Amino acid sequence: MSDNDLQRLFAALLHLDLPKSMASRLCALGGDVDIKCGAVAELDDPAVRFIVFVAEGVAKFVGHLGNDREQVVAFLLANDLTVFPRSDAVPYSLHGITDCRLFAFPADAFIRTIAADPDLAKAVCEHMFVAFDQSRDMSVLLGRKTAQERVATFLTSMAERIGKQNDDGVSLSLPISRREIADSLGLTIETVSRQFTELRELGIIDTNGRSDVTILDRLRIREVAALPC
Amino acid sequence: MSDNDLQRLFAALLHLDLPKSMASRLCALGGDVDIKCGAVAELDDPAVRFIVFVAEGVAKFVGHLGNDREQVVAFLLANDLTVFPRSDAVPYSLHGITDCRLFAFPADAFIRTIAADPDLAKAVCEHMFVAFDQSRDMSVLLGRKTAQERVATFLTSMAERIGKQNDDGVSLSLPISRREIADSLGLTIETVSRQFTELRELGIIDTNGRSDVTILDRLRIREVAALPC
DNA sequence: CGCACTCTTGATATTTCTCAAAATGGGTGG
DNA sequence: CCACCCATTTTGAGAAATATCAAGAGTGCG
Repeated sequence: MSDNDLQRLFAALLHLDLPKSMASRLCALGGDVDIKCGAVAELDDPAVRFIVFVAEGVAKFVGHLGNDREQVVAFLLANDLTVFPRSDAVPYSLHGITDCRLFAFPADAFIRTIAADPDLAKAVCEHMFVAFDQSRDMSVLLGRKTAQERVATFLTSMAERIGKQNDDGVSLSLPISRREIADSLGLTIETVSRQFTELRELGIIDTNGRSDVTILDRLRIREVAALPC
Repeated sequence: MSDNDLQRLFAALLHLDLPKSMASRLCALGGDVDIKCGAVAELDDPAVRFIVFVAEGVAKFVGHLGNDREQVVAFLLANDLTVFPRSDAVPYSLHGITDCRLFAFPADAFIRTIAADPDLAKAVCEHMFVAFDQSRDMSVLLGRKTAQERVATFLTSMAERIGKQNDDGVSLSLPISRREIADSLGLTIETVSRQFTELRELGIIDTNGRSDVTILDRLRIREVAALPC
């Protein structure tokens, strides 16, 4: 990883000019992590928490319960910043959904380093707070929403992240499979599939092939998702 | 809030001596929040994220979905530090479970201020990361665990936080009701109650009155909770 | 000591899961 | 460019888990 790479990344992620000196100090800490599609990332030290930046591609954090029970706790898209979970209760791993390029900094050293620049510290924390809030929203979804609400919420949130406005509505090309959707929503693939079908029959979405979805009715999908309108 | 109060709080929470100058700068930002048992906290500005410290008592963050659907996303006990959630997707509120005393700092200004002291920044971030990890663990619980696993996980985690070792095992006096437990585990009070009964019949716990629980078999409750042993 | 509220227990309803099979999509090679 | 093939997705029927509704029991406070 070069200082320039990092400066470009931070500019894209945080809308912030990283001073040269800070860039090189961070580079000294940082680890490039390249993950191939379908592979598991090997973070150097599983006992250390990492701050993860996504430069390219799509990845996921997965918690494991045994008996093939998996829960996706976050999808990471390009220009995301988040914290890789560390817990004595659940083992987590980081998987590439597509080939992807990440930067992982040991949290302790990273925080210590960026503290020298309050603007940078604020921008990084802001992103961590957003990720934290998403996790709380996920708890509400998983604890209290119905299958239909979960799928509608998922589509709404993906539309906000990667959707493109066009004539019919908002179109998105899902980079993730039904299994991964199910694993993130606490459902089975069959239930996810049935909910896609139902949303299509209700005229709220349209689908094309496995991954293309168009949200035809932005208001109604929010309603069905139990989101504030 | 006096500088001394804050210094005492930070010593207890973060095991860290807060310099006088930092204490008074933080005091200038900070808001005492006193919540009566059963009341809802009025945080000044609902559009601002807050860093919350618990000095005394027990509180909860609740996410609201309408139709009386509520999800408790965190219980706050004395000496906890966490981030009050802000989200466009779910409205959250902060409730006193007992009378309690909190300090709430606007996150932006707080981060900016503590950045001046890298040790302090690291300690605060460490606590935020722990809270974040708990939220991720909660997603795994809510997404993939059975009712029995959820209740066993809840009891294990409360035992770690407020349990007292004695001859029979680990005893705890739950400061929270079955309804609140249910609201945090994504279950109904009836299901929670049935799981308490079953754990008692299995000889894993003993109960006394509404709130006293003794964990008789630490290993077996972790097994039943699907926690690593 | 009694009353209000919480908790527990039981019977039934509903949702989602599981298991099984058919359909579809998208990539490959002829 | 088309046909084939494998993996993914969809659909269906039945099973399991938890929710709901309804009583009854207990706790602890005034």
